[in-house]
Amino acid sequence: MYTMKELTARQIEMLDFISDYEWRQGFWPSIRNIQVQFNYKSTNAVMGHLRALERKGALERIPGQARTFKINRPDQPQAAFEEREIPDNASEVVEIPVYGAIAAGYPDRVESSGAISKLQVDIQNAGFSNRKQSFALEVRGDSMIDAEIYDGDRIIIEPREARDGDIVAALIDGEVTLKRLIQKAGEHPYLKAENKNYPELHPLNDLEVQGVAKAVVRAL
Amino acid sequence: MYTMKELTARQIEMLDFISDYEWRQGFWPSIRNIQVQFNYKSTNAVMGHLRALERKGALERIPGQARTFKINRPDQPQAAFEEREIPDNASEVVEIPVYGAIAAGYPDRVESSGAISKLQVDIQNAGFSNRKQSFALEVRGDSMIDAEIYDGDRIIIEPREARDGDIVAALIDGEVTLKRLIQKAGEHPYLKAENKNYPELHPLNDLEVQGVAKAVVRAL
DNA sequence: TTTCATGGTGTACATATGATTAGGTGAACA
DNA sequence: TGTTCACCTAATCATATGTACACCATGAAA
Repeated sequence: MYTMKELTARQIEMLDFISDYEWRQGFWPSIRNIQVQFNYKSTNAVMGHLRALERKGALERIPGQARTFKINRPDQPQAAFEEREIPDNASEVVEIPVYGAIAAGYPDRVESSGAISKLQVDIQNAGFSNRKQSFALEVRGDSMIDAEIYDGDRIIIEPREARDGDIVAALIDGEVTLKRLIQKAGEHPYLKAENKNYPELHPLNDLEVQGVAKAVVRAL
Repeated sequence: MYTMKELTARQIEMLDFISDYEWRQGFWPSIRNIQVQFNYKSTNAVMGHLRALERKGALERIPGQARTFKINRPDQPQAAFEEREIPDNASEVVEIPVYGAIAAGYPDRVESSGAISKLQVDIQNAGFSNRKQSFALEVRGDSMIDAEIYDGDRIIIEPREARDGDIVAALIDGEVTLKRLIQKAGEHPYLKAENKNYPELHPLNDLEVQGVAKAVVRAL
């Protein structure tokens, strides 16, 4: 599953076991847990592979601290889903905190407005930089229905730079809204609803993108 | 956020810190990590609260093992989203492995068919029972478009008993498919597509529900 | 009053766990 | 042939970490 070709088969096997262990148990394995799994007679066999994996950037740990792993996945192993061999222990993990609601209709104050910005600061300050710090917001309103985003859906936002055409959570003149970003070269960027009954939103002053919508989640 | 009213304010605070720490850091805190957070002069202050939280069923741990927490959330704290005060450190975590593809058209063999059942066995055997063992499957076909489930969407499946009207991943006569389950009292259950161009599916022999679809995820 | 749960401080202990050093084997390679 | 490297055994060490015991204070319940 890890196509990092610089890793050896054994290293991949160990990396898989570690993340699989975390998935099954909810916490990371100890060195000796790994040792047992691979029937090693010495913990040093594990240490060697862990050092190699760290050197190659496949994982990080906190020196001296127990069970403090951090897996670095080669950014979106989901590519070419059909072409990829689906392994027995495939496990692609998503972790999303739900923070509040965002208006997909006309711009409106976020519910519990203080929370969002505050949480995003927390996210920036969060210990590890590599952890995907996406979060979810509940959608209010119908201005995105042509993009099949409905009232009550939850959108997963990844805080990052937006490109033209991205659906973004944006602060426009101090109000938070979910819209498609139109950012043509040499022109002022603006926001566009995916519903012809809504007009384009041209910012009077600020247009601050909080993050890019990556996915919609709708409960059944 | 935790409405377990039997917990004291301090215990809730600690529970929140623990899960928030796991969210931010990617691994669980040690007793002394918690001690520092609360400015305790003794680790035993933490131990007391942890004991209380364990006794009340709010969390579990592995005795003697470092950083091995397991939070027991009071099943769906998401109820009454509007009425609930959204706290500063709200964080509702979902973890979903993606296993393979399922046909939403006519019943077809699952891609990499061995994997699904095998993985589900693995899931059953997984260490902790309380961990939400949901998984995701990619949808193929258009038989559920009236339920707004499109080709390429991913559905989150929770392995559990299905009720009438649930959208389920089911084995019907040995083939896996995604359909709505119709199970009227006294009648044979069958599967119904959400697209009038598809007929109802009445099982000849087996109808085994693998899990209930809880949500749709669509990448943007 | 007594009892009990809550919420602590302080000290000490046992061990789970990460880390180190020394050495061994076999395959690849120039 | 010697060198390197992935891979492993063995024994040991240092400490991070869970746990226990003694003790104190407060407030609610029996």
